[in-house]
Amino acid sequence: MNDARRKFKRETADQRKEALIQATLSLVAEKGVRGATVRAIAERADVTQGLIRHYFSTKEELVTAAYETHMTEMTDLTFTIAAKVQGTARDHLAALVRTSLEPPVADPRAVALWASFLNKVQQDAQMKATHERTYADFRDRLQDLIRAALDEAGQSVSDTRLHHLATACNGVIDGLWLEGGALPDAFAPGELPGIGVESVGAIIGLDLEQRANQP
Amino acid sequence: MNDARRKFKRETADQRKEALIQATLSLVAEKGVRGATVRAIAERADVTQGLIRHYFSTKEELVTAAYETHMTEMTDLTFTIAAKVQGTARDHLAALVRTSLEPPVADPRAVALWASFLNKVQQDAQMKATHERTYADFRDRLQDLIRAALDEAGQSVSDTRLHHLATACNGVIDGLWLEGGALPDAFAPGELPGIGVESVGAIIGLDLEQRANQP
DNA sequence: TTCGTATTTATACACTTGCATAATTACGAA
DNA sequence: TTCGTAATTATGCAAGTGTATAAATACGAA
Repeated sequence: MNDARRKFKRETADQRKEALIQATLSLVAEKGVRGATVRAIAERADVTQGLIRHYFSTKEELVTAAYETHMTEMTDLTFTIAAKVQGTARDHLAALVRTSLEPPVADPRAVALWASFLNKVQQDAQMKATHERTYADFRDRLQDLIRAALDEAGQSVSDTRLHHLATACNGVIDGLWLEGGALPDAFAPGELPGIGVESVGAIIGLDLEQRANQP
Repeated sequence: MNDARRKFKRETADQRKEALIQATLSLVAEKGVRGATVRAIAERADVTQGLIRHYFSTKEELVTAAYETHMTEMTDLTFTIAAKVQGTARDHLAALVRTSLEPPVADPRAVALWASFLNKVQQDAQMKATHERTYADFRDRLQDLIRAALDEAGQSVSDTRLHHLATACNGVIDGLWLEGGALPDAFAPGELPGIGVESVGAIIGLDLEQRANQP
């Protein structure tokens, strides 16, 4: 008769929230937002479903928090990796493009998440704001790198032209990122970053593929 | 007391199936596959839910049929529009790129559908096959146009190189298509086709933006 | 060690979901 | 016109959904 009650451990609020968010992200990537049910999330986080209510007053709130976490992590990851590269401005630009199109940034799971969230992003104001913020962040950074690389090559361009170049390069990078994550088998290893560097270089009129000297 | 039974009209099987499929697609675009419930689909098609069972033995079957219809329509649409252009091989290539990145092909709804279906496409064998077939169709066609344009310009390339160029251009086009549909406000009208033509031209080494003479 | 309380589990509820089945009705064939 | 039957509606059901609330327990403070 002793239907032993489940044992549990008390965690800090941050740890539990993080665990619930990660469980949510993995389920959203697999089955979409509606497929990530409260019960499934609780199970994956190894917790009973009532606990979710204790940390997030609603499923909507959990999903929004998960999206925010994911987007921030992605942006940070990209910039962190790319920032490690030493060299000329041209090298920096090439590195950002490469980083954006290689694992762990370019990754089927990340694209699956992007796709799963798209509906909600288009309808929920808060998620839309998060999306636009991270998008603008990336694009401004890219624009700065393009300007620096062109300066370095002795080329000056108007602000209008620079804006156009950044939009074009950003579109190509994001597009290839999506494409690579959606069809990982359509490209040979390393092919996607190569296409990205080639395309971005062609658009702005610099050869990004030739590396500067490195010791 | 006379809870008048709902009046109805008998339609042909094809008409009803088509109506149900269109209702399904519009709901999937808005709310994802799980959000497109049998009851919501029936309501949008102005029919009671039991009827769906009469034409499709399961919701899965309806969703699969809807996906197939959508993908086929998209491919046909793209090729049909692009094929109307007269001119040189270079013009044909430019037209395909432009068509792919303009309405009605490039369109937020189409991208929303793509995103909503992504999960299922990756998991369901039949949908995966449909996806790969339409993808390969487009890419082969693109490759032929690239070869013709290069021939015309007196340039010959190896098969390996041609394959790489087609992959790169296809990635850029699909990527920009996704990007444009996901962020319709990020680009000025006509900007996206311009970026596409510019990028594809840069990748293959031809200026696609200069039109051949047209009467 | 005891005790208080925030954390966690357990249970329940109202509603939605896909699917099944019985009851009606429109419409072509005779 | 009548009549048969396929098309359509109406109703029901078991499983799954998000959320609410009460009961139990781990663990730091005293």
